[in-house]
Amino acid sequence: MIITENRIMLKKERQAQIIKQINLHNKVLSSDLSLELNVSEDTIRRDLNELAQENIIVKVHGGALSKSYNFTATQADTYAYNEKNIVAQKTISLFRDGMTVLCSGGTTMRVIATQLPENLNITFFTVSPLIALELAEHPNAEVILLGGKLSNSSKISVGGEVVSKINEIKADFCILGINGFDQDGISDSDYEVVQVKKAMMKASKQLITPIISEKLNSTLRLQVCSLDKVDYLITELSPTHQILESYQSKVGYIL
Amino acid sequence: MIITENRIMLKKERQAQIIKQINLHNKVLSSDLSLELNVSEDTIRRDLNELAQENIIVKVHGGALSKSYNFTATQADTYAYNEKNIVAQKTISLFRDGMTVLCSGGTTMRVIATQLPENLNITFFTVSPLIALELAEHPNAEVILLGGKLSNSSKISVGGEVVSKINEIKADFCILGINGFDQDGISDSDYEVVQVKKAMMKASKQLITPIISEKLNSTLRLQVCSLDKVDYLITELSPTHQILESYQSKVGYIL
DNA sequence: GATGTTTATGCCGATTTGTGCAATTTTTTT
DNA sequence: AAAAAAATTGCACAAATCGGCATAAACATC
Repeated sequence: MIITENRIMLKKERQAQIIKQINLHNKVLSSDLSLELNVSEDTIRRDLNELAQENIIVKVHGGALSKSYNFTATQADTYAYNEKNIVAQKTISLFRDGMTVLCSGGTTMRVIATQLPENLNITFFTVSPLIALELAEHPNAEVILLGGKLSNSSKISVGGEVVSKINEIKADFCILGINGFDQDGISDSDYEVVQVKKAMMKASKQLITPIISEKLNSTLRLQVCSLDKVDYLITELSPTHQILESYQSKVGYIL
Repeated sequence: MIITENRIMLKKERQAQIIKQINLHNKVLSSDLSLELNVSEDTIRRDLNELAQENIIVKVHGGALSKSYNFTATQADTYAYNEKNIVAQKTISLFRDGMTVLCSGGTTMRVIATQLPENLNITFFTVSPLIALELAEHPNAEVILLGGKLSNSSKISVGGEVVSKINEIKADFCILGINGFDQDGISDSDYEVVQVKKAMMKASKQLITPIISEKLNSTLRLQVCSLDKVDYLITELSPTHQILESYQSKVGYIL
């Protein structure tokens, strides 16, 4: 590849180049990009991580793949399946007949949906078409899908319509799929998704955040809420585990 | 142009290749893969173990087998895929940039969604979460999901909310997944689904009914509309085919 | 314009991951 | 039971990643 003799390349510009390469070849190696774009592999790796965080590409060891290499998507579904399964079981233990639950998307939520016991009689509101479909398999669950513009990155309904619809709901639990979680609270990378999550929290009596420990202590650009809004922090670890210690006093309960 | 000849293959990429091979032949030998992908048999074996762990394939002595249900199958699996593919292509030929299309669910609609050319710039409204997800893969398609109670049988949004939401829309095309179709028109078996379909028709300038010929001349309990409401009847057959003759004078166009 | 803060980048050492090789054990075939 | 093939295990080595740190440019504030 012949490089256009740019002395200075802006970060955004470089990332655009990367995306172009990925769309073209379906894959890129960090080493190649480093050479082509005249920056260190570290920088490339940081770029790839950012793009992956924004759901634009899929980062793998040594480079990145285009998302349409959709094999990785299915794989991500099962990624850390055991951990997510434990989280799901703990979450389900909070459910009671007759409850109303408002939930977002995410793979952990998906595991919850599939693990849901048949006899449970719950009304679910969700902004995620995928979760809605999973839940619809359950004979005793009533599923209400909250519609709106579908966010390309997160695959959930976003926009004013959804938010105002959510405001009409009064749910027992809000279950949020978490992307960023640290001492400062819950964070996310997409503005519209944040608006929806905020509305969901407000519409619910209690907030449940199921999350695998691996994702703890990660921060994204936009804040969703602070820790004191979290009623249940659910991980696959024992509640007394050392990693969770710093959260003990800040959230309602740890399961 | 200088091609970066890919002598280096990413792990995930290789595993994707393996999956492709398995889906193609239903089985693979470690030795073959080793040769084909230029890595040691050890590596192949490790790959196969990982994929088996993730429940994507079944590992056996000497190689691996496909699981009966794998994701690529979800697509080609669709009953009468070839016929539906032809129907999909014909339907897509009606689409133009800037159009607004209102669509229901069904496997034929799903094939349309996956076949949609990338450059097409269309706004889709849909009551089907599954179709919404498929369409969301398209970079240039805006997808608006119409929410509501999820019908257990048909997996589309139903109920008063959806209907009144649909009434606010003005679309160019309405594409209906068809269950019953005969000389008396379109019919269906679920009352709530019929309400939604009626609203969808009313909200659109033109009605398209993509349907494989096999389903022609079938009747269900509830009538959705008569044939004169149908603007385009699209089947996999030639428009002049004998089976379609009796519909010639009753619908707008036959494609 | 001086000063502090944020952002982008590169560098380095410690760690993890991916791969191949060889020795050993298990399974299959004969 | 012997031989062949495949799988497992442990190890070594290289590549990739992570985390911290340093630097410099860009930006903000006084």
